[in-house]
Amino acid sequence: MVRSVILSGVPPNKHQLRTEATRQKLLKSARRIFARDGFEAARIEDVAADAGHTRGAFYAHFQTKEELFLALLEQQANIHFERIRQLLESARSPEERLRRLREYYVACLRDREWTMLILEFKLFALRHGRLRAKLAEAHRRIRNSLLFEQLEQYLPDNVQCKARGRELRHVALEAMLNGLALERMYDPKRLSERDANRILRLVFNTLVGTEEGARAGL
Amino acid sequence: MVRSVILSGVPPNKHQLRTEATRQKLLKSARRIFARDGFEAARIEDVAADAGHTRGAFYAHFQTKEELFLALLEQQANIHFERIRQLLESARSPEERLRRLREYYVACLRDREWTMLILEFKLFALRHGRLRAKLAEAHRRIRNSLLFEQLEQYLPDNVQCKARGRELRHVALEAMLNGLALERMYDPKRLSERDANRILRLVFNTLVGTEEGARAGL
Amino acid sequence: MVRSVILSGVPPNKHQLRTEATRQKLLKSARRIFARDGFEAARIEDVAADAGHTRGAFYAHFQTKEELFLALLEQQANIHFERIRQLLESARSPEERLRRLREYYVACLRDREWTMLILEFKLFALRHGRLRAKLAEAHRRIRNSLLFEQLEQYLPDNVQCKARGRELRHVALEAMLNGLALERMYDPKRLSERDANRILRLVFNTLVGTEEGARAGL
Amino acid sequence: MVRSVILSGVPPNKHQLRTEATRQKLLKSARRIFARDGFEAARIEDVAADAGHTRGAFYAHFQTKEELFLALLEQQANIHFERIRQLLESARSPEERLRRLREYYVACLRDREWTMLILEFKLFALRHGRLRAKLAEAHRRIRNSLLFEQLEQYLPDNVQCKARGRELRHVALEAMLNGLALERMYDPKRLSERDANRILRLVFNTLVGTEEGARAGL
DNA sequence: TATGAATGAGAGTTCATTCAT
DNA sequence: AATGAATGAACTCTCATTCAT
Repeated sequence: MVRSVILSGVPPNKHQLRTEATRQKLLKSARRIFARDGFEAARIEDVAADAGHTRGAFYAHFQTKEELFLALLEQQANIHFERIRQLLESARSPEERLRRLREYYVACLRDREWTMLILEFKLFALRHGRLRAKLAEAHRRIRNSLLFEQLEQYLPDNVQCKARGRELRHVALEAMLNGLALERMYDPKRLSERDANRILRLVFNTLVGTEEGARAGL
Repeated sequence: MVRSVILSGVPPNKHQLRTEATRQKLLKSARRIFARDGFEAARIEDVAADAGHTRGAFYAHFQTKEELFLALLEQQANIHFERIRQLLESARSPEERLRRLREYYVACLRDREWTMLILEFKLFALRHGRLRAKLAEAHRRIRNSLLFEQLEQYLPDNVQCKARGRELRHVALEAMLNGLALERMYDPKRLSERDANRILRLVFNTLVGTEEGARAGL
Repeated sequence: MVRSVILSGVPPNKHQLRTEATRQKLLKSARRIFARDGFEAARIEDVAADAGHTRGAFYAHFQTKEELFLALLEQQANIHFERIRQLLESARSPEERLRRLREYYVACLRDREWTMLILEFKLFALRHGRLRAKLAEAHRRIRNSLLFEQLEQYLPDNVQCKARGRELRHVALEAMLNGLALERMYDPKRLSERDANRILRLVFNTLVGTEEGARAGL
Repeated sequence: MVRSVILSGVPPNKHQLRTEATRQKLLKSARRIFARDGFEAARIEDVAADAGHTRGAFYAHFQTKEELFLALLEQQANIHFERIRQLLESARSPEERLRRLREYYVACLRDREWTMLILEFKLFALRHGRLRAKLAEAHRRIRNSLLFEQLEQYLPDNVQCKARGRELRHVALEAMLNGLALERMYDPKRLSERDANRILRLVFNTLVGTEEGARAGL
C-alpha cells in the first residue's frame, strides 16, 4: 500500500514524489468521475484511465472504491475549509468577512462537481447508516470539516450568538446552497445563475448577516 | 406486457383488478426500495420480493428498471399534485390557501422516502442527460406536476405577480425543502424537526406569502 | 437460489427435474475439475462449461466455490458410505464382509479422482482451520461420513474390540489408502497397481482382519 | 539474478554472505508460507514480508513462484538426506541403523510443515504433469533424495534384498508416513501422536526390519 | 399472469511479475 | 541487491434480463 508522505518533514525522494503525484491524479480523476456518474455507477477503471493509469495503480493507493470516495471527500472538504479560513483571515473588517463568506457560498453554486459530490456523499452516508468501523473515522472527519464550526471565530460578534442558533444558520445555508445548486443543474433554464445567486444572497442576509435573522427567531 | 386498465371506460373484471393490484404493489415496493437503496443499488429482485412476487411478475408489468423508476416518479408526482389541488380547492380564503400550501411543504419535510426519491430522480435525470426519448417524455410529465404551475390559479392575487417571479419562488422553495430534508436525514441532531419546520416556514413567508418577498427583489 | 427437491414426497415437476439435473451435472463436473486442478486452481467457469452451462447457472445452485466443494465432498462421502453399507449388508458371513470391505478399499486405490478430492479436502479443512460458521455443519457431516463409524455394526465380532482400537484401525487404513494412492499417481512406475494392492491388503489384514492386529498392540 | 555462491571454492566476501543470508531467509519463510497456505494460495508478498523483505528481494533471488517452490523442495530434501546419512553413518550396528531410520520416520510425523510441503509438492507435480523441463530436472533431483536409494548401503544385509522389494518398502513407508501425518493434522483427537507413532513403527517393522516383511510377500 | 432457471456482460479485487530507481 | 509503484490478466461474484414452462 502506497503511503502518502506529504506530512513528513524530510524532503521527498523521487519515488515519493511520483507516489504523491499519482495519488493526486487519481483523486482529481475521482472527483470528475464520481461527480459525473455517482458513487455506484462510477467504475474504478474509469477513474484510473482518466488519471492515465490502470486499475492496478488505483489499488496501490486505495483499498476499495469506498475508501477512495471518502478520501476524496475529506480532501475536498479540507480544501474548502482552508479556502474559507484564508478568506476570513485576510479580511479587514467583520463586515468584509461576512460579505466574503457570502460570496464564497455564491461561488460554490457554480461548482457543479462539488455539489454533486456533496449530495452523493450525504446520500451515501445516509444509506450506509452505521458505516463500517474503519470508515466511521473518515466520516467523522469529513463531517467536522463540513460543519465549518471552527470558522466561527472569524465572524462578526453580533453573529456569534447562541451556539444553537449559529449552527442552525449554517445548516440552513448549506441546505439552501445544495438545494439551489441541484435545481440549477437539473434545469438551468428554470433557475438562471443570476436568480440562484440572488436567492442565495437573500437567504444569507436573512439568516446570517443581519439582525433580521435573530428577530426571525433563529 | 400488462397495460394499466384503470383509465379505460369499462369497469375492470376480476382479472384486470388483480393485475392492477400487482402493479400497485410493485410500485409501492419500488418506492421503499428505491428510496432505501437508490436507483443503481436497488435490485429488481428486492422490489419484487417486497411486493410478494418474483422477478417474472415485475417483467410482466415493466420493461426495465428504468421504466419502473420513471413510472414510480410519475405516480408519486401525480399523487402530490392531486393532494395539493384538493387542499387548495377546499380552502375558504386566499390566506388559508397559502397557509395550507405552506403546511404541505412542511409536511413533505417528514416524508423521508419522497425526499430520497426526488433527490435520486433529479440526480438520475442530470446524469442520464437528455438522452433517451422515453426519459424525456416522463421527465416532462413529472416536471409539469412538480412545477405545480397549474396550482397558481388557487393562490392569492398578490402572489400572482410576474410569471418569472412566480416560478422562481417555487423553485427556491423546492430547493429549500429538498436541502432541509436532506440535512435532517443526514444529521437529525444537527437539525431538529422543529428547527427545520421553522426555517422552511420562514423562507416560505419571505419568498411567497408576504410582500417582503417582492420587496426583496423576487 | 435453486433448492434441491429430491427429498420431498411429491413427484417433481419439469422445473424441478431440470433443476436437479443441472445440479447433478454441476457436481459431476466439479468432481472432474476439482480433482484435476485442486480447489484453488479450479475455476468456476471450467466447472460450469464442463457441465454445459455458464457461470450464472452455477451461481443459481451454489453460493460460492467453497460451498460447491463441500457439497461435492458430502455427496461423494454419502455415495461411498452407501456403497459400503450395501456391500456389507448383502454379505453372508462375517468373513465375507471383511473381504468385501478390504476389496472396496483396494478398489478405491484405482479411483484417482476420489483420492485427489479427499486429499484436497483434508488439506483444505486443515488450512481453513475453524471453517466459517455456515460451513462448519457441512464439514461435520462430511467428517462423519468419512469416519464410517456407523459401518462397524456389520463387521465380525472379533473385530469389534474396544472403540479406541476400532477407530484406530480405520484411520490407519485410510492413511495407508490415501498415502498409497498418492504415491501411485505420483509415480505409477515406482508403485505398480499390483504392488499397491498387495501392500494395502497386507496392511488391512495386519490391522483389521486377524488377531495379529490385536496382538500387535492395536 | 543472484547466484548462490556457497558452492564455489573461494571464501565468500561480506556482500556474498549477505546475499546468501537473504536467500536462506526467503527459503525459510517460503517453508512456513507454502506449508501454511499451499502453493496456489501462497503469496510472494507474504513470503518476502515474513523474511523481512519486499517483493523485489524475492525477484532478485528467484525467477518465479514455481522456481522458489522447487528450490525449497530440493533444499528440504537435501537436508533430510543429509540428516539420514549422518544418522546411519554414526550408527554402530545394522540393527541400530534400522532403529535410527525408523525413529527418523517417526520424528517426521511431528514435522507438520514438512508433511504439508511434501503433500503439496506431490499434488503439484501430479497436476503440472511432465510438462516443463525445469520442473522435470528438479523433480529428478528431489526424487533421488527422497528415494534414499543411496542410503541402502548403510542398511543391514538381510534388508538388502531384491531392488524391487527394497524400493517397494520405501514407497510403502513413505505412503504410510504421509497418510498418517495427514490424518493426525486433520484430526489430532482421532489419531493421537502416540497411536500414530505405534502404527508407523508397526508398519515399519512389518515392511522393512524383520523377516516378516519378506514372508508377507514383499 | 407469473415462475424461476439460466444467461452473459461487467463489476471490484487480487497478485505474479516488471521496471525505474 | 533491493525497493515499491505499476501493470494486466485472471479471478469470483452480481444482477438486469430472457425464456421455457
